[in-house]
Amino acid sequence: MPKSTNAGRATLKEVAELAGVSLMTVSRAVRHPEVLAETTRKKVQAAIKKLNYIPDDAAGDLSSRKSTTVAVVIPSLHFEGHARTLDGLSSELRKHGLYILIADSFYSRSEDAELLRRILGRRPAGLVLINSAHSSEGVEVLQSAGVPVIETWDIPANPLDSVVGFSHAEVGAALTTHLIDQGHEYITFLGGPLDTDPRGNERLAGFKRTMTERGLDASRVVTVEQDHLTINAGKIGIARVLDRFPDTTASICLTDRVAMGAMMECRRRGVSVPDDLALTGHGDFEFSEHLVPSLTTTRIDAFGIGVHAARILHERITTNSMNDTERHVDVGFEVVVRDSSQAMRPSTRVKQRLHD
Amino acid sequence: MPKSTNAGRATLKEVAELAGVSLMTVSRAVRHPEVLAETTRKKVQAAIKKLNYIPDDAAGDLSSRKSTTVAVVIPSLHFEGHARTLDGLSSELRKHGLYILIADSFYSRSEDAELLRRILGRRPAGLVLINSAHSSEGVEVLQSAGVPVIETWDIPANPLDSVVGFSHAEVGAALTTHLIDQGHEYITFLGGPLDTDPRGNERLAGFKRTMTERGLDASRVVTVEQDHLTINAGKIGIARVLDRFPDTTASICLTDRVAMGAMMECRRRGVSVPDDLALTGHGDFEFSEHLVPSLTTTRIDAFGIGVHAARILHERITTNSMNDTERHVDVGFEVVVRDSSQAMRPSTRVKQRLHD
DNA sequence: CTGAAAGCGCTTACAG
DNA sequence: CTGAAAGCGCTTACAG
Repeated sequence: MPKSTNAGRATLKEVAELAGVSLMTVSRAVRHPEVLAETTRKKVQAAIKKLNYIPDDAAGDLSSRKSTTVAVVIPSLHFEGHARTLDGLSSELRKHGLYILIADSFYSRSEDAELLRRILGRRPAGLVLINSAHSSEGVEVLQSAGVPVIETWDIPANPLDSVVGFSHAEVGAALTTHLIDQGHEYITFLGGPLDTDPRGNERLAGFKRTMTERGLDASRVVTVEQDHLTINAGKIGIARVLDRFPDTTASICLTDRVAMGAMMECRRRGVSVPDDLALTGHGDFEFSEHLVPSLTTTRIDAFGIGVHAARILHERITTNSMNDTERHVDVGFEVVVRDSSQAMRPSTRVKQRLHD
Repeated sequence: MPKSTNAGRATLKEVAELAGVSLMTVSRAVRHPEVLAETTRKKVQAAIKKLNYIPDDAAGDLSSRKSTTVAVVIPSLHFEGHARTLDGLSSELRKHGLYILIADSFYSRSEDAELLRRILGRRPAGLVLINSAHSSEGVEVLQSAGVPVIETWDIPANPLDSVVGFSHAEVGAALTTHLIDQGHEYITFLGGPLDTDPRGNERLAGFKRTMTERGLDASRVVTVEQDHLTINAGKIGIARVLDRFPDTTASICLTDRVAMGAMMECRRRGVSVPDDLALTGHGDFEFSEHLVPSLTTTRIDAFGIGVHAARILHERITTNSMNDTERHVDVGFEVVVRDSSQAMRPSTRVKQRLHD
């Protein structure tokens, strides 16, 4: 039996033969044992056990024209929030007998349509997108997918279909407001490459909008070219902030990783956080509350995003309706104020500025 | 077309009809276009494009008796090393057109056989286990799975099949040796619940063995009851270490998370690391090198474990042989010495002890 | 309560 | 270079 994946695996037919019943009866013994006569059921179950029979779900799906698989498109698991969403998704989906198929990262934008096609070749019952930036060809593929598509971790301006996320612009605005309320005026935004990160850009937009509304200088922005926003990017970035905007009293870091790097670099340079420089992050990573000083950040219910997405998916798959299920869920976020952004002490530096 | 997952999706047959050829010709156009006459090929490709045809891989698998799916059994993605292994696995498997099916965490040990059976129902070409602790029933299921099984992140005493991992006992021994070589004698091991973590136990065993070999007290062990070894567990744990073994000059923490918690708690208490207390972790998390002081730890090539496992799997699937492929790979680890365990200064405390 | 027929979407192996 | 037949492992829908 070379090449056969089914090597050694018992089939419905073999069980039926051993038990001396028809295929249908075995099928029923597996799925609706209660409809069988007890004697029959026992006979069949014994055969199943003896042969170690495990039904082939893919064959079942094909035959019954349904799908027990959900595809998750995720760029990488480098970000712990995304991993937690996957956990949430998985823990909820398994209740409904749905499996998760991973369609990982797009290395290049141009590849994404091809990868989406490949994953659709598995006939998933639905698609969950963790990162929703797609080429126009990718969008086309998704739109003609014929199955529910759920975008997460964002509230896109033009949703493809269902959405479970939060507003990144609001995140940027909320952190900025918090810092301004703490008495800061010279706030610098520390981010990554603007062209490849729509969500980071949204947070930046929230920062700019708020600064402008409050009559402050919204142009204080520093970026680090690294694609992955690592802790190291934060170290480099904060050095640049201190260099280009030495009067900065608070810096909004794109993520907690970046903020941690910034904090460590500050320590090395003898810049005191938050007295000399207040810092905020985004994402509430596990380490954030444990840093000294603990990090002010925004908390997202990452696991909940997964659970929510799973529920919407299940609802839409079973009812197969485009009806008024809550198809757009804003899970919101929470600003977690910690020591890294405590109210400034009334130092001379600040006072001077207030009278500039 | 209610309930049909295939809603709207074109099928081989429809393409064939539109193109005016047989099913086989369409099948060839998809898989071996080069064997077709150019006119035919173009005609078919036009039809494929027009109908937006995407072949159903599951049907193809069924028909050709092969599998393009690999199941990954992973407890949760809470540990970044495991997530990186998944990334490595995925990036390598996709080269061979293999998809990853996630079989997540066993909530209870008793469930594991059932979950393994369920995942085998998808007829995966192979199984990758990230966490290899299984009930005896689970082991039975795996042994009769009929497909390659790869255990990772460990070198079990009784491997089920293939293995890609490293020795946790050696990790424990290496860190202990390092600390002893730095002049430490009063070393305390800080770990988690011993009964649910075989790997942690192995590291502990390595610690004990080494301490004993060097004529030191191997009984200095403190545990925290938490199941998940969080940063917080480290905080609690180090307090306990300081309380129960106040003469400790170095502590081996089960993971980098635990070590980070320990470090933060030390800072809070005014215990200087490494001067008053040296600290080591395990896993080389992203934050570890950025802590102040930077954390001594062991580095594992997590991504590489995934790549390796994928290669073995692919090799075994395609050759379908149990031959002398390297079926047991020890990827080793590296002790990364950083500031948290620098050589002790010749303080009086130590000298006194040396003459105890 | 149980079964024989037809078919899910595709591929293998064989013809021509 | 192209096609008709049989079948992968299962389920649906219909009989009895």
